[in-house]
Amino acid sequence: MTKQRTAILTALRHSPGHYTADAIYEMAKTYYPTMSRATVYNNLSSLVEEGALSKIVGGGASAIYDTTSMPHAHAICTRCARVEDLFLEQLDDQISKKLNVPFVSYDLTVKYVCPKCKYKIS
Amino acid sequence: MTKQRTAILTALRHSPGHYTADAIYEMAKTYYPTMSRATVYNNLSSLVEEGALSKIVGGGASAIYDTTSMPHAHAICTRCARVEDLFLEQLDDQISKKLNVPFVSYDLTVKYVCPKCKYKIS
DNA sequence: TTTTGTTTTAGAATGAGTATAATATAATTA
DNA sequence: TAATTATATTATACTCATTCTAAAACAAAA
Repeated sequence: MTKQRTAILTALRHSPGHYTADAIYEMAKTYYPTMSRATVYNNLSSLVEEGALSKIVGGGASAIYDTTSMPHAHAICTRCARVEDLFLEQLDDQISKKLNVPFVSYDLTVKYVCPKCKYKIS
Repeated sequence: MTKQRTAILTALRHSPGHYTADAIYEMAKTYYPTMSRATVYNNLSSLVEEGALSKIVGGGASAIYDTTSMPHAHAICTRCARVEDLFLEQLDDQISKKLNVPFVSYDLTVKYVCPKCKYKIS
């Protein structure tokens, strides 16, 4: 547990949500200003492996890290790019049944137009 | 309908499956050797928009294009990287119900160890 | 305190994908 | 069919998130 890793965890605990690696880098720098980008990437990878974070790759140019560690899906608005968490209770079972073997993880990203954008007069 | 697009479609119809853009580029070149990579990317984007192909982004460095146009999920083996199609019948309804608004598309990628790899003596 | 192993760091390298602008092709109109 | 217009292709340059590298800093163990 290095000071850099502590800074990353502190930042994420302070403002849970959905962030790109770069956003987390900026947040963590307020706690440890000399932090390097590579360190953020290294630590995020470890945290994902340990199951403390989940990584979403479907939504755009850069991956998004989610502080909600419990398995769940994501809905991304195609207009404002905001991410919503989506808990589909039976999904785990459905996947297991179809596969007939256990699975490691899943990444479900739904594209939609969120209500805010849908009913906004542009 | 250009000759290049025909070449891409011919290649994909000839061997349906899961391919990276680069693999499709190589396949299509056998039908139209002077084809450019950019043309492949352009056409693949159009085909995805038209719903003729689906794009999977979760599985690795490069996106994978799937000739099965019907909405479905994918299981990627973490060892051999092979992709299996996975049809979860109730998933569409579940997502719609949770969202309360219609969705555009979804991308569900499950990571697992496929039976072949699981029972292989390494 | 030396030795050993792990992390961090800055910057370079990678590589998938996109933008560009000129050229070629296809579609439309006359 | 020929002239015009619109669209697609091409080669190349470029972007930019992420990974790699090798040296330096740090931590743990002996």
